[in-house]
Amino acid sequence: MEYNFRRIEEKWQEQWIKDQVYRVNNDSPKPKYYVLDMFPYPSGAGLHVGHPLGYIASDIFARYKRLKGFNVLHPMGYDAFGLPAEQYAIEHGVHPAISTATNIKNFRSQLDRMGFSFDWSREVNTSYPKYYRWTQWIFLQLFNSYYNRSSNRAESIAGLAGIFEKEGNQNHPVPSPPSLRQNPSAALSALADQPFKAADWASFDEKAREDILMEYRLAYCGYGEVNWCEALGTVLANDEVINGVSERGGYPVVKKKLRQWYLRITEYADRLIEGLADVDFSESMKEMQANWIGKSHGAEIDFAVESEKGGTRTMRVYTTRPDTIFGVDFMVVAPETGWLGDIVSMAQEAEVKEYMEYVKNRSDRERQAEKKISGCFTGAYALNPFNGRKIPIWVSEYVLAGYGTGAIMAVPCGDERDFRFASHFNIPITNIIGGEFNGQQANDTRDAKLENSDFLNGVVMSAAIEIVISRLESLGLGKRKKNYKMRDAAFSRQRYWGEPFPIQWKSGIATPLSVEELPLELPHVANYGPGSEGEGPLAVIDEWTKRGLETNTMPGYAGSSWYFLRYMDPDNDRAFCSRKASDYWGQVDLYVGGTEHAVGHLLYSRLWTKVLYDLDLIGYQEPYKKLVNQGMIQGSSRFVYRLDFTGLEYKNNVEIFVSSGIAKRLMPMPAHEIFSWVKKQSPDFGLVAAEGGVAGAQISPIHVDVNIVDGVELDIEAFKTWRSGEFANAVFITEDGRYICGVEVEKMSKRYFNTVNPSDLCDKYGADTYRMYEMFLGPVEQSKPWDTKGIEGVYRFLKKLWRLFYDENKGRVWNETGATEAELRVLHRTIKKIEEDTERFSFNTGVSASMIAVNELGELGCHKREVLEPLIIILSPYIPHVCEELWHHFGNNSSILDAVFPRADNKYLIQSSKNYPVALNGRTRTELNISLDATQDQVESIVLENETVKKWLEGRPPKKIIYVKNKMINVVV
RNA sequence: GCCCGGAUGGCGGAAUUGGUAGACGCGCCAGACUCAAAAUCUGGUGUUGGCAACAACGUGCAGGUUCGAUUCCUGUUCCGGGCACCA
Repeated sequence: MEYNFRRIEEKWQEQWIKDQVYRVNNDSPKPKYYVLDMFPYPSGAGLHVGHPLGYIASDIFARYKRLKGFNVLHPMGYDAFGLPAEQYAIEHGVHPAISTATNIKNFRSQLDRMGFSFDWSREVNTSYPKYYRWTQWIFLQLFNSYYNRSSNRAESIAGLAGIFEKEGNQNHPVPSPPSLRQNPSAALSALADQPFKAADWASFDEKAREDILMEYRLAYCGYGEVNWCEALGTVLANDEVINGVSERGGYPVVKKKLRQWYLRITEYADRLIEGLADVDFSESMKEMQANWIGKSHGAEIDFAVESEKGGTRTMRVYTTRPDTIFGVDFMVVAPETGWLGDIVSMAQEAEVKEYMEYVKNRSDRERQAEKKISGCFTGAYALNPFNGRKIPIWVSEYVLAGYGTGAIMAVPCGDERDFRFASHFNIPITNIIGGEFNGQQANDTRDAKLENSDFLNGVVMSAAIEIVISRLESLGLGKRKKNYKMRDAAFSRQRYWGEPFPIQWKSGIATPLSVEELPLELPHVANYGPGSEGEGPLAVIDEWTKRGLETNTMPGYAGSSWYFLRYMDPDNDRAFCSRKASDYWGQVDLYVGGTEHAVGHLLYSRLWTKVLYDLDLIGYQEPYKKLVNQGMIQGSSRFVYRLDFTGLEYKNNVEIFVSSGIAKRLMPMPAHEIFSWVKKQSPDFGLVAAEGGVAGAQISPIHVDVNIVDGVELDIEAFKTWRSGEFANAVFITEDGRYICGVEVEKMSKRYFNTVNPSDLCDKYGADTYRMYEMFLGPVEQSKPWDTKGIEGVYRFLKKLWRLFYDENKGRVWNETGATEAELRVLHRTIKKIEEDTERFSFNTGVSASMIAVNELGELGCHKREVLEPLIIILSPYIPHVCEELWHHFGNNSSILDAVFPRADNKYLIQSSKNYPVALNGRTRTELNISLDATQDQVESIVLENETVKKWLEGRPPKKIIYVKNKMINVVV
């Protein structure tokens, strides 16, 4: 009886569905465990071998936990809204819902081949109204809440209106004054600095009150810049913009201000940082999130501005280093600064205008990454608040409007970027740190004693910070300030394929729909193009705009910010998730996904969870208890090398491909030599050089589909039929009859022809082999290139495992004979190793432990049920199909899923002696078998008797003998 | 530019807490079986020198700490991920 994976896998996949073995109850006496994969977007390209890496890891862990006696929730669903489906709709006229459904079907059939233990009865799809109804509902909770800084939690906006009625806003200042200052409404921008009283509130009309409340809501409407492409008449995503022009068509892209929705995530900045202490994420992940939030302490300082236009304007800067105030040699403001026009001098006007033109189509990232220093003087000056020194005000792209106050005080002796700017524009540098500054580069020390610093002379910088802040505060020139790099999250898109906002505009007031009106369904549109001013496709639907409905839609992360909750209670039509269900399942115990979500999805879903917690809708404020990041699987591309000659008289319509080794050899040769070399090859390809010889030769590497390459050897026949016979006339110059391809590691992508479809591998080797091989490649967290070749080794392992039970000729060989001590040692060592490896997500070493066990049992000729039955239980999370099959051969009637993970018995694990490596001066020279309970003296005498040791000592006495029990021995000479 | 990772044989990787570098698998080489091939099995395989015993070198690069460093520290190079509208 041979190992027939096809029969086994088909049979059990059917049986498992029939028996609903993966169905999970919200009610169980067992402890719960929640394993979640990051929400997949069902792309049209389907899955390649890089995608399931995390799913296999989480599936192994879910199955393992079930064997360990847990009630395991392991769901899967689709983050189905998104830009690609909309793009496809624009290009092909297919409704996104239809293309998405097709993609999902394809996706699902690929997943089904791999034997995952997903409870599909809990499947969710963010684009279904029954799902986004609750996304809209949660949005309304955000809309109807504000962050109460006194109680440090989200509370109802109605309550805030009540407070305003009684006491105005003096105890609840406007949360984000910088954004307010940029508000086009003058009345509102005044609010930034001036609190209002109860009487003021009573005097405001409804519109004014609503505008004020909007400044507090957790989901609010404001204005923000987007990438506007006039030629395409649409707003573009960042990755659709390349070097300032659109990816499609190469049209110019400029920034345009549009009305946008935002989530006030900045109010949660501190809690998002604090929460990191309670979750088990990698330190680097926590660091990335903390850096993104970018909390810093410093001061806001007001500088009076002196310009030839007069006026009494001040400019406010944020700095983390107020101690360097006397080293400020120039100021820089962001080009977006609204009041720039008020201060620019006549002489500088043209230059500033030209500079603004240049910055207009520069992205934030380009502006920060730019190595070339650019900027221009405004002709105006700021006055140092302490000594009135005149400081020139410059404008430069390296200062971003969104961070701090959008203006900085530049200290060239202490900041590298400021230093380079000053050097480039010949701005004189004031040295306030004496010998610590060498004039060649800035020094950002905090430990220097200040010089040239008025009342700070002689003070150590770190101490000066406090002195300056308190003086600023007492003089009313500035104040202590904590600042965050993070900005509020833009929460609207000018797109069709997203959740509609449950918002109706009535006389300029955003009014929420009632709960009964949810879901507000996406209307059908005739085409998916944008509105005339870039508002998004919903703006061209009359019935939609007639009702005053919001024409933006929500971004991709709306549905994915709370999906982990919906899986707990997927069919609930009275709540997004019942409190009972969310209390039972609690946090996600294990979350598996890529680091690319570090600061996007993870922060947003942490925010939503905190808000839901504040509003008492769920009982915990961190969604994911433990996070494991899977690495990327890179593609291993294959190349063929086409040899083209220029200056041929006759070509015979052939394309010549030379094997990789030959291509390398030919490349440095002159064209005529290559040509005569080729002519010498047999058969001659019928090339005739023009008079005077060939003019040139070029070797071009061409990506070839990795699926028609065996290792590095090209399947020539398959190549000739590839791409509908594009290379049917190809001829080949091979090496020993083999065409060897070039190899390069690149991103796995269709356009490099290096994608490998998991379904193909399942067909060829079976899902068990495929799953195990993905794990065997290396640590889950690490990125690594894919190489199909190695899968054979795992396939051999499965056949070897099978042969412990069944022999090709003899049939059944497993028996009920009692196991020997040696066999039990193998078993128990393996139980311990696989348990430890699985617990620490070291699946690759778990696989190799399985291989070692099967190799050893094979050598021992062990076919005993006493050993093999526990063995297949511990292997079943990795290779579920074959283990289930063998489990039933042993006469078990229930699924192996419900077996109990065996315990490793210490009796079989202890050793009495060890082969110690004996090193001389740290270099291992020999081995000695010594009892584990030997003392230092005993060891020393044994070691000194040893011939090898004697040889190395050459009669000298050892200086020292280091003996680390159960580790090693080192003789120091 | 900024933030976060990574680098070990021909290849993927192992070495869990500073203690035998290269487990396990691929590939390659040799052998068995076979008319032959595939499959399977057995043995070998870091590099250099040597018949061998053995020796020297060896974990991106340059230093340092230590009896001992792939592991810790400093600097540096290259590669990957993210940088706010891809998801």
